[in-house]
Amino acid sequence: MPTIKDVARKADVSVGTVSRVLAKNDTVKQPLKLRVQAAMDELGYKPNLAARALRTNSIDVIGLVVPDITNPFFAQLAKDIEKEAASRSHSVMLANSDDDLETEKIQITALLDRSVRGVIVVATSDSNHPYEADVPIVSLDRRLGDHALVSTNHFDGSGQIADHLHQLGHRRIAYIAGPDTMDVARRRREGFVTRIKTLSTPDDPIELTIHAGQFDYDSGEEVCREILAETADGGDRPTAIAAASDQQAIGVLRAARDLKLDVPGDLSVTGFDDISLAALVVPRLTTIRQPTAALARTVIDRIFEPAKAGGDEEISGDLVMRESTASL
Amino acid sequence: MPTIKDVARKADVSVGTVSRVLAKNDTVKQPLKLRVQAAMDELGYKPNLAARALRTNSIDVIGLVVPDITNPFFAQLAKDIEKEAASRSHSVMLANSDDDLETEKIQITALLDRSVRGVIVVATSDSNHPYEADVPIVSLDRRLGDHALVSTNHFDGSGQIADHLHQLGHRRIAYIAGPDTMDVARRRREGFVTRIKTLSTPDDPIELTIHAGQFDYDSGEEVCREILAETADGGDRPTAIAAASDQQAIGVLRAARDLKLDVPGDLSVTGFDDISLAALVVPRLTTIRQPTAALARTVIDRIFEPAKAGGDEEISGDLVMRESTASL
DNA sequence: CTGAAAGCGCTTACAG
DNA sequence: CTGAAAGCGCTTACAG
Repeated sequence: MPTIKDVARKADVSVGTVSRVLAKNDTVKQPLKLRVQAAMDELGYKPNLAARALRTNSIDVIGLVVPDITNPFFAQLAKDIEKEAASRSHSVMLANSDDDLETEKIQITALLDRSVRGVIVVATSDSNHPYEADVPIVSLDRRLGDHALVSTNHFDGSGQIADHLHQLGHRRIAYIAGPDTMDVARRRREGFVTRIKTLSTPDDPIELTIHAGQFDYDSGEEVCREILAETADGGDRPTAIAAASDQQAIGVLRAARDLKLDVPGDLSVTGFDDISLAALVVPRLTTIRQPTAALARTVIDRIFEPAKAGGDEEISGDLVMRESTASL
Repeated sequence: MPTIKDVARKADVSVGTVSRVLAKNDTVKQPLKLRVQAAMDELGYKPNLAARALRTNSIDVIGLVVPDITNPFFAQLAKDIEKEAASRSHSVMLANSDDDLETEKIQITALLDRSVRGVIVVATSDSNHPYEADVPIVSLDRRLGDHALVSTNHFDGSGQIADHLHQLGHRRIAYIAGPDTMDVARRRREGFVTRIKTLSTPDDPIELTIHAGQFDYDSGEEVCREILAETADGGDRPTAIAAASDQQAIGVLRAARDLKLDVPGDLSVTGFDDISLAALVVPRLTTIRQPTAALARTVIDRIFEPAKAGGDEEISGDLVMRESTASL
């Protein structure tokens, strides 16, 4: 591997000059610059990034820690972040925390030790430990300690779902919430409830029931069965079930099928997230698409310009209307 | 940040000695070693990895490039690789090639420029460009150029499926293949066909038809419709359809449902891969689980001990029997 | 505008 | 077994 020294010798200049053209420092005059570039091309010179890192105390790498990369939402986020980082010629170092606080800590520390440019973390559910570092640490989707959070506007997204169901004529609606310990779950529930309250009038009231659940598939199925069992005899079965996550919604779909309820004929169902599975199930799921590309762009901006960073930032998702909802 | 110099001063030894205890070089005598360790603890010393990298010309990082991290199989692979790397205190740098040859090249080169310890690549479909580097490059799942390949034993896996269907009594079987341009697809098809040929006897013959398709969901649905349309009138409809991928198989499930065929009552269906979706569809899919953890371990071994590496290595998957297959 | 030189924080022959 | 010193390949004040 040729070094900067070889290039300098070949171009008959000092290493400082070579370094300056490398840094796109336009203090180097045209003829010299050309000579240096020719020498670099000829030798196939590539800067040694470790040496540069040692000098500048920073490398063109961004750390990303997620609870579990096999979660489709996090995978999509990782992909968008990698693309965004690449467009600024940075690489990304990936780490899984397995949703474990201790592992998360180890991973973040390891990343920091490598003097990355900054680290993005989707925190474990119960994470609240703040980290100190001389590079930006920003939380994504789920807050880490007291670090600024970039996330989807869950409140607004749920509101969009409420609007959608209301427009379709639904007036008896069940909402399956996520775990109350999670901020995301609370925001989604609050957004839904708030919007429904606004839409409900004495003349045209909406009956809303809230049901506690987990974010996963099985929980959706189970809670749906409970809801339908309670209302099996009467005609007071909800005409729509809004789930706090796509996985729950898919569980609902499954329960409905087992109970011979047609979706959306007998029951409208909505999710949240727009995981890839949402478009594959039968019927395809109406849901809120999380703006992963915008989230990625924003969070990377935070890394590069921490100064401009205000506090938290929420980005609205889009309603994706598919086949699991219909008008009454 | 304290440096090795600070530690040396505090412990009243030379920096060389500190470096030696850091390297777990047991030439340092006990009392000195203890003094040094105490000093490190007290100062909260952490080695500067960039400096180390500059000296040793290698960092504790492994590069991984996949076509698309949102593909659930690659995500699982990435997770297992990250875990395996972490157990050897290495981090992993992730890159997506978007299944694009040019992007793949850029990503691999970028990784190499960072003087990683080695790079693992799941090649783009039509990749055949070999790379030169002074660190190991090994291909995983899909071959890159002429680099050694670690992969699932697709031939054997398909054979297991064939055995399974045969044992259940199926004698009229349709196989939906993947694209013939892909090695994986060919291996799977060959494994299936070979095994069926062995099982088929003049007394107890098996009718096997092969149908060309893509690996994706839509292709499975489409090809299944064709198969069933061709045999709609006669009683010569296959009793089992083996798909070359889970996604295809899920497409098959969907087509079967639309055509009012009960799975597995009227038709047994099998996939390959065991993506997480396979256990979520109705009915849950019988398939071959790819041994991702073993693949990860093997491929990381190759990075660390390239000398021991022979040529390619194939690892067998396991048959996962679920609800989409039944005896006739 | 360019060169000479110091120095980033380590590792590792080389002495002793 | 330990220390003194060179050097990895860069960047960046400091002169001129």
